[in-house]
Amino acid sequence: MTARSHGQEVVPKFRGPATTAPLGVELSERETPVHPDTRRRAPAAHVTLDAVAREAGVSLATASRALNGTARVRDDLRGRVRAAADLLGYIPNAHAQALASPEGNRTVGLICHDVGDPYFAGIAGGVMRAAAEQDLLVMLASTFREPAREIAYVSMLRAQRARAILLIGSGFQDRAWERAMDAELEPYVRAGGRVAVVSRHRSMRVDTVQPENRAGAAALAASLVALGHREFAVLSGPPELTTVADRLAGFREGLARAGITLERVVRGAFTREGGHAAARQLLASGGSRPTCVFAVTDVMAVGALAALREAGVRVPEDMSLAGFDDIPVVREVSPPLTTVALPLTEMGEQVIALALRTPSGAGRSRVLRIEGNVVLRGSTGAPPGS
Amino acid sequence: MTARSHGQEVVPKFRGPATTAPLGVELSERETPVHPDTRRRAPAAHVTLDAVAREAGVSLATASRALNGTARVRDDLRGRVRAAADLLGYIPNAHAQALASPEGNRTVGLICHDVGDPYFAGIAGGVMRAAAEQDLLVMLASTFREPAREIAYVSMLRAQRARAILLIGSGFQDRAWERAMDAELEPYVRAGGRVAVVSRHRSMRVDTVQPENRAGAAALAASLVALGHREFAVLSGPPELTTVADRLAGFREGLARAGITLERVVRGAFTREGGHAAARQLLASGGSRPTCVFAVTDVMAVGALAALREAGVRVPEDMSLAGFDDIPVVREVSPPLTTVALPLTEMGEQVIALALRTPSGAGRSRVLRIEGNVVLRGSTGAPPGS
DNA sequence: ACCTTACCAGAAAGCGCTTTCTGAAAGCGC
DNA sequence: GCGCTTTCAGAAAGCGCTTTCTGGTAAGGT
Repeated sequence: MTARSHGQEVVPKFRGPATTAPLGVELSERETPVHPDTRRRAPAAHVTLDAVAREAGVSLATASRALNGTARVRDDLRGRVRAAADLLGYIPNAHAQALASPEGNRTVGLICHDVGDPYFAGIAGGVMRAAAEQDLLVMLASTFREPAREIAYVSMLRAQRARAILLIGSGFQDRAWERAMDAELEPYVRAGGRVAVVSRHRSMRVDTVQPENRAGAAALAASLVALGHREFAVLSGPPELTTVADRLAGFREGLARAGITLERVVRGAFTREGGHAAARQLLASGGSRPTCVFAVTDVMAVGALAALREAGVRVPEDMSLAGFDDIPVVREVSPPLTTVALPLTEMGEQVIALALRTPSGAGRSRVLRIEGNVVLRGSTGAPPGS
Repeated sequence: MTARSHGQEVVPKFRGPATTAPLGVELSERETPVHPDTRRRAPAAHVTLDAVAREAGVSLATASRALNGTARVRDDLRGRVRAAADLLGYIPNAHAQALASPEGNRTVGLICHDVGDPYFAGIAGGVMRAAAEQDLLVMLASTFREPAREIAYVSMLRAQRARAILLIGSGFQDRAWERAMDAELEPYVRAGGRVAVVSRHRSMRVDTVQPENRAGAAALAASLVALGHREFAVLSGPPELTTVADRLAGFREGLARAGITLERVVRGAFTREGGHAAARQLLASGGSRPTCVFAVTDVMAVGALAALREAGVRVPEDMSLAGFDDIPVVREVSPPLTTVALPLTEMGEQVIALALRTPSGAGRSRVLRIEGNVVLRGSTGAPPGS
């Protein structure tokens, strides 16, 4: 046997070309030396509580009580059990515990569209931090914006008997999917499951962390008007999402208070590229050019900023640009983007706190309204001709 | 009872002030109407397979086989079982399944420092996508860079009997913690557990996805030299991390090939702020100013770019700046950053694939080397006086 | 000294499922 | 038509743990 051979092979499947150039990948093998003093015991599949009890010379029940502190156990016995447990390297089987105990397990489920999106990453960070403090494990599910996957995940999380299911982000355009989701969630909630959502208007009443999209956008509009702008355009997302609808409506409202009508709304996907494309479309369309553009999310605004730069439009000299959310990247671009700041981390902490407080089905659900703050940065200024 | 009251109260605890300004938060309640046609059955704690079997008039065993397709079941019986299952809204108990079946459960554990960091988010995205394809649930653990938490998570994931444990990112400076980690991991691996890591040099031999930090940094150095630079500085991270050490060594190596000695190395934390502080420190220190700066990660480079701008240093006219990793934000800043691109998503996909292939303890571990590509962007140019 | 009370260890009954094992019924060749 | 294999449903044995329930022993009251 050529066990020592340092075989090398090119990895067979490598999905998709690299972002910028083909990249080499190389696979090599190496032997695993067995650490001498770790060879204490035969590596039985898993050390069970039974083995620990036997080693300590006590009963299964006593071992369980000693390890969990569920009931008084004589000190010497407890000592023996503890010693046996770490001699054997005992790790309890969470599945068995979950099955045997009415307490269930210590996990929560978090469903979002894409962990890669900074908006979700921010909220997820808050959830993770809060979960860590309570010794909860988070099962993360990325739907990649496919409704079917979202529903599948709810049912997987139900199967896992997660303590709570958290949904982050706007629902889907398709009402049919929303209905299917409700059908999936409803029995869960009725059976005592906890559900909480961020920014999602649902037919089912569940605990909600709801950014004040409308008020935030209205306040932003007011600030923009105060800078002297009169001609606006909005880079909008899928109009069926309440987040989009609310921000758009709020912006309109804010303008209306100043007697201004919103001239143009361009629709785009909810991504950087969507914002980029929408901005290009706006520039390509004829008519008088707006002096100020509001993109309904920062992610879109970042794309729009790139598009404006590519088109030679200076921000804010030729055109002002504002977003919504205050994701970290907006401070790094130049000019930094004016936006409506949402406390993403706190929202994450709040949504899990909300979910864990009491069962969702307890007759009433809570709505935690989060106010956004207009943050004026370099991307907005006085309109060109002033 | 004033069940209809729309009680409002300010949420009691709200950790930390908002990022930019105090924000109002408002809590309100609302009643949950019971949807009429969903009231089919009493919401027993959970529908069990036993109930399904009884409803279908078959035995437990048959119900199990019918639902899982583990063995042939007469068509009519299978039909009855399926019908009963979704009439009752049966969801299998994953814990019971995991306990009863040698297959174990369908979850993997992913441990990283911080989901909020774009580098991790990128890799995590790849892991999530691959996991989704295989119907695996990912248990995400953020250590927030606390070694104790990392070890605690390994043991939680062991308890959950995760199919694999994935560790992303460099290990800790403190050798004692590394040893503790190994002690935690070792019995797991010996018991057939699968472990794979990204970018982590460990005493224990586990499957590894290893970016070619050294070669990448050397190639970057060569490109920079080719632009005409002769005086360099490096914004480095904690030197105990192999990632840092390798990139630094590689960069030195690349320079050495051109007969250039690295003038200055400034150490900073592995964050945006670390990069910012390191850049300030570099500017503050006397002596001749380097014409080109390499930050060992893009996150640090982004911070450095901000610091340079604040100090009135033009990039790349006065000073060139380059990073490593190619996280999304480096394309959005201006000028966009030159960097060594790593295929983060693919790395995530590969690490989970590696872990799932065969048990880690099978005598040999594999190392998948990932080559980075130098991507020249606007942040680098010819040195000032040329 | 006798009986009650308190304390605590062990036996055993599940938790909800998978999977052998057993056996009944049906299909086949002779 | 008889024994053979084949097909497939049901009984039952766990998986590893928690948690009653039971019972033995020591302490306290009279």
